[in-house]
Amino acid sequence: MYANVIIEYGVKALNKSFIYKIPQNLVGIINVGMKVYVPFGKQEVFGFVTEILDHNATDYELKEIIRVDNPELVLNKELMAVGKYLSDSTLCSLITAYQTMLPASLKIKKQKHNYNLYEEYLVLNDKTKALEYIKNNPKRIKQIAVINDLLSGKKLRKKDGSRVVITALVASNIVSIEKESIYRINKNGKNITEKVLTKEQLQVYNSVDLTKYNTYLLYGITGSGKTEIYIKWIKSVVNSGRSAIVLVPEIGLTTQIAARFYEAFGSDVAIFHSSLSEGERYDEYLKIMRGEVHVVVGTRSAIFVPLVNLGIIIIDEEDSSSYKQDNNPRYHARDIAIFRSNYNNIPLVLGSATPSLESKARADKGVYKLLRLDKRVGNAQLPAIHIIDMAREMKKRNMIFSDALKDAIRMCLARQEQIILLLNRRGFATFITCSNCGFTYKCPSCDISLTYHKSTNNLICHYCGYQKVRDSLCPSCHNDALNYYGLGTEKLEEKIKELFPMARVVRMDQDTTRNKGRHEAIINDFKEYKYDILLGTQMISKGLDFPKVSLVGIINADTSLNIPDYRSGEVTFALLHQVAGRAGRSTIPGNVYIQTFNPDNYVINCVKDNNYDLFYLQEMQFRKNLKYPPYYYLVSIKVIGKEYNTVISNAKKVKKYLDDNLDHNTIVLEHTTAYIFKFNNEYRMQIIIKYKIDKKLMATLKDLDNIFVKINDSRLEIDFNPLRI
DNA sequence: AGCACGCCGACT
DNA sequence: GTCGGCGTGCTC
Repeated sequence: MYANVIIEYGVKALNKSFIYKIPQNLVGIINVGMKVYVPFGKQEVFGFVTEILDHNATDYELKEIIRVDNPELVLNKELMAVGKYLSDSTLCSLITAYQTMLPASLKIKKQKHNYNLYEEYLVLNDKTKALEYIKNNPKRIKQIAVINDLLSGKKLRKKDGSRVVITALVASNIVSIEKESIYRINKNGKNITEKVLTKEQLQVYNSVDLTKYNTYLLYGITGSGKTEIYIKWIKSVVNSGRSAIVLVPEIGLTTQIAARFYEAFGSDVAIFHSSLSEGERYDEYLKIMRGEVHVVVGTRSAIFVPLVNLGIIIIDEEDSSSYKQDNNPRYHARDIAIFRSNYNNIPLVLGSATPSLESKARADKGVYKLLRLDKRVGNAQLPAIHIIDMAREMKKRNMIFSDALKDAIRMCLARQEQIILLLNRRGFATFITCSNCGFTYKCPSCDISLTYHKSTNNLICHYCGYQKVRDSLCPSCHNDALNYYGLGTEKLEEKIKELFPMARVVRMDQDTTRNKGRHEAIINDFKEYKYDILLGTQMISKGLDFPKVSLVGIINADTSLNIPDYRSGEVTFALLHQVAGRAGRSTIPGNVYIQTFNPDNYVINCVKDNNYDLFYLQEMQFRKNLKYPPYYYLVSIKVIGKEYNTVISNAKKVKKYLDDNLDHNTIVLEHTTAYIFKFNNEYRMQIIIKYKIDKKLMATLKDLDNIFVKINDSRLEIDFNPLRI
């Protein structure tokens, strides 16, 4: 028997399979999807078996597979197909695709680390021998106590006993140590709670056919109780012996939603999110492979979990950009979900209060089925939203807080209700300039202005993480004339403490949540009313449910609106609408103040009227006029290299190649500087392709990619359906 | 990716 | 003479 094997190195030259002979003793053991160790040239490397062959079709001598690396790890047939799809649709090598699908601890690589966690227990070797031992050694009181405990059926952990006693018993061959595999995360099966669905929720519940493939878009306003419907679907799926995947966005939400799922499904849940340790991740993966759980809740990469017998896939907050991976392979979890749903012939539900334009458009065309939830649960009303023209406030010298927002905060504090303030920019000051010579701090490798962080007294590049200590004098003209401009969350916090000295304030952004568990701690503390005001970046915008919050203030609605990108309107609408939705989620009516320099902008006004449908119509018109998604598909090709001129000339070559080879209806734009045009000392040029249907597209891009391997000094990055151009 | 081979320039 | 720079080609 023979096997096709793909090798661990994710380079283009090795993106093909190699044939090996399966040694006699491994015939029948080696199977597709297994990890093997093989000789390769003068080296020995790891690989995955992609195919079993019954004869050698080549005319040369084949080498033999050395061994199976980890018999427990088998990519099943479905996941092999998923990997192939991932590789084909993002143009990454097959091995990169498979590696992406596995947690780091199970990826193939040289260094070995055993992630299995054990608990060691004492076990009696032989009852009669033990009794005899007691009789013969009456003075060994401690040892006898241990034996008696074991005889009465108690479970004793090695680490709980005295070391001397245990070694003596082991040496006398009376007890031995047994390892039992344990999991790092253990949730015991609590009472399975179920909330009663409203009439509207029940109707949505019944609209999904659990017996076959279909993609549903669940458009439910904030606070309409989507999670409870998810739980009911999953319950039905699990009761029929099948399993479910629930995807949640990267930010913070995971633990809150996971808690609700633990409540509903107890130990039948495994969780996957970025703040798990590698060991925890490994354990959760093992639970799934061993078929011990039926529900997986996790972020983007959880779409690859090896659950068998899938019954439903749910993507919550489907418009979140965290579902798209922003490095190679640039896949979107939604696409993988569609593939897996199709493969298993099961429903996929995409839920959101602000669906992406693509999904909403597909629902309108009938490609997805649209489900709507238009009412908040209970008596909760949508908040009243007030727009504040900051240009007018500036004339009153109100730089950060408008009078109206200040008053609202004061009143809210007096009523002992809670406040959320959004400012989508971290740090203290966003740029530092010398008023004497005009010098501005910029990142030496990315060419963007550095942000001053007061807490660490550092200047930091928000792209590459470059840091430098703050100077007291201008490094250029040596005068004491450095000025700090631009508002960040750090400065906002300081300002609030100044204006409302009695208020208890907590800040949540990347800087305050860096340590494990901080995120949850802040959310829990705020929920328990240990703080009056929660301020932070967009990580406070989604999914959080605080009944006491009656006021939301958006300090500057324009930060994301002004980003020069075709999706900035969509992203801003979603952000503002979602954060507004944090107010008034229970009986207290909510108020939202939006401070902006663009009070007449349609995005801002649609947020004010809580009108997603109107926003959608206007945004679609704009997309249509400018030939953007969902009317056209986009591909972004970046040419990246150290030499500015070579990058430009290579970009021109790429453009020409595409013009020559793509369909005539496809639009290839001239190269432009990428959004981040210099990063880590490399220059980045971008070429955008717009197309509706182009049968030559994939083949052309694949060829282009291969040709470019040979062009020196530049590399290519191809991004299908980029979220930002 | 990693390793060997080979062709060239510059040293004890 | 030979050491080491890197460009090229190959790996079942």
